[in-house]
Amino acid sequence: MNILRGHVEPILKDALNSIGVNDSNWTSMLSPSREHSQGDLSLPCFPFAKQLGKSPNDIAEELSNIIVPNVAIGKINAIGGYLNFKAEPKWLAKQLLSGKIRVGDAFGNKPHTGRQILIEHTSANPNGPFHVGRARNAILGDTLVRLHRLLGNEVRAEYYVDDMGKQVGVLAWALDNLSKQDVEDILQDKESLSTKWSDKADHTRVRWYQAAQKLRKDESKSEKIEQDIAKLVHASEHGDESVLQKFHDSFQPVLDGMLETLSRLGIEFNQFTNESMFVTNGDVAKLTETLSKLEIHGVADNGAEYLDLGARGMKGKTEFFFKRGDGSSLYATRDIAYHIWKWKQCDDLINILGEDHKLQSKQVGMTLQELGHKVPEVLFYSFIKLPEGKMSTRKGNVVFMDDLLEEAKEHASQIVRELRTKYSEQEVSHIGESVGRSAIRFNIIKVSPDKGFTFRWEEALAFEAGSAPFIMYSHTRALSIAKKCIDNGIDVDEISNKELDLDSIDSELPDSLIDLLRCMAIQNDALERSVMQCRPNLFANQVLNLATSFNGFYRDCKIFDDGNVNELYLQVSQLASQFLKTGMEGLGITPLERM
RNA sequence: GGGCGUGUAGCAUAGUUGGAUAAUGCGUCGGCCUCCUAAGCCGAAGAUCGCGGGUUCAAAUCCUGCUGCGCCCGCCA
Repeated sequence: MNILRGHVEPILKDALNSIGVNDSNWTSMLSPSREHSQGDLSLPCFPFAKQLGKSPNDIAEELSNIIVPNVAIGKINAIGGYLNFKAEPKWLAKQLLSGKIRVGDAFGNKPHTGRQILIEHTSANPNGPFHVGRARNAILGDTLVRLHRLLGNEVRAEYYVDDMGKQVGVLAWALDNLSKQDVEDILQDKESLSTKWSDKADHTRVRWYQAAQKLRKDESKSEKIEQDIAKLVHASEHGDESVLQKFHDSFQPVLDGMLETLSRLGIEFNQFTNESMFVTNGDVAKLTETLSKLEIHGVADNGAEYLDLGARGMKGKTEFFFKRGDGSSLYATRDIAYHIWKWKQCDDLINILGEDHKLQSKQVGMTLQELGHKVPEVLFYSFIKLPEGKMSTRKGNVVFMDDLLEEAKEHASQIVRELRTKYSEQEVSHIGESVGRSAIRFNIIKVSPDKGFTFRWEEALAFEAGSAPFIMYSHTRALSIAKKCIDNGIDVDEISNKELDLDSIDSELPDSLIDLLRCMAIQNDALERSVMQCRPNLFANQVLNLATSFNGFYRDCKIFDDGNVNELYLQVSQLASQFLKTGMEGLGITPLERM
């Protein structure tokens, strides 16, 4: 609890000095209390024991006797070698209700930190529909974008489009050379296209891609096809405008389909950058020239060039090739050019990548360093697999995001229909869509990115405690209270803005109200930590805790009772709904009026 | 073989810079709707934090060995 820290540190410093502790190592030891019931900030006194020749218990006890609580500190106690500080509830309430603690707003007016962050995420090759395996990147990336914005950073979300090379080459070749009938004949043993998505180009065109991939494995035909594709790829890598245009026309409808899916998940981009740009504008040529002059540069027998990163401490495979024998560039080379370009446009650079890109990313980072550039921050995530094993389009072992979204919406709508029989079908649909989308996102962000993730339908569609709908539900409860007050002729806005004299309240505040205050007071701490550590799950956890605290408050603190409004409770409830709302925006969960 | 990551109740996970009685959800068992939305709340049972060693006043957390799982080790992307 950082807002309390400022009030504790000065007096703690004096107290420690007076008993003979003069260094300042203790500031990092003062940390959020593990035992919530004991305090908000705690200082373990064990390290002082040897220095002072007293038991940790006695030291904590002594300190608690010396320190005189101030307005912010409610209670000080010494237990088991810990010195605990508890924020004074009414002080906490005043801080929060006076608006001194920024609630945060991901999309509206908020203080700017002035930092420009460029986050590149998703960047999936545009050759087929978005499946759940790819979704972890997009959802983590977009959540990070939102969290940075909530913190006040200026963020550009960027999609790097692979518009050249083999994958698009295959797609372009197939569209040029295969008829619809050819494709269906080739794929006759495969499941046919779901009629539901027959108008979506990512679903339709991927069949051409799959058909071509199958033909390429057929030995009688593959040689000619490989030659044709190689010709296209080669041309694209040398910046051939007409081939690049052909590629563009092939993949753009697919990309549009994928973006439609992403948009449904609440994911949008500020900019799309084509990989080919760095070939056509000469950046790659300049780069390879520079790399060729580096000290750690080497040349293979056939003229291919590499850097020996082993000379800079790289373990394992140390040769990093940036130029082929035929002189053309490689994906990683273009990625380096892309990074140099990106660095000119931001203060911080973050990439979201699958764990399979770790080596590649390390090579790019070390090369950037060798060239005197900064190394980007990278968030790696482990793959999503299905209970049946690895996700594979080839084996038909995939879950398409479009299908998951539909399923989640239908499932949510069904629940609404059962629970709220009076809602119109239009409202049911709106709630279903919002709940489905939010639940899918939350299901993925709440777990740590570096842990493996197994996609299970039951879990994706579980809308109970620990899910997005649970958070959404708490939020609508708060709105529904406010609505009830308004319906009873109470001016909620006026009460919300009123300055209450909390000191005139004689009684203690209820525990669950205090819990809620404490939870709100650490919201920004959690946000900062989540952003700093590049781990959205930390903030997801905070918002979940906030919703739980709100439910406790809701249970114990009656706001509108017997025609009377408890003004403090109403203010707290209104504030909590703001905290919940901005927290949800940060996570990409859609706040609803009612559900 | 080498490199990187990971292993926490039946299942899925959280756990801050090492710090108190390891937290949450699902599932199981038992309660709560004449009371602002029960997608909720309260309670119970359930853990050798993969295994061994080490560092430390203190280890799920740091170091080391072993082991299971994942990813990578292309002049592919």
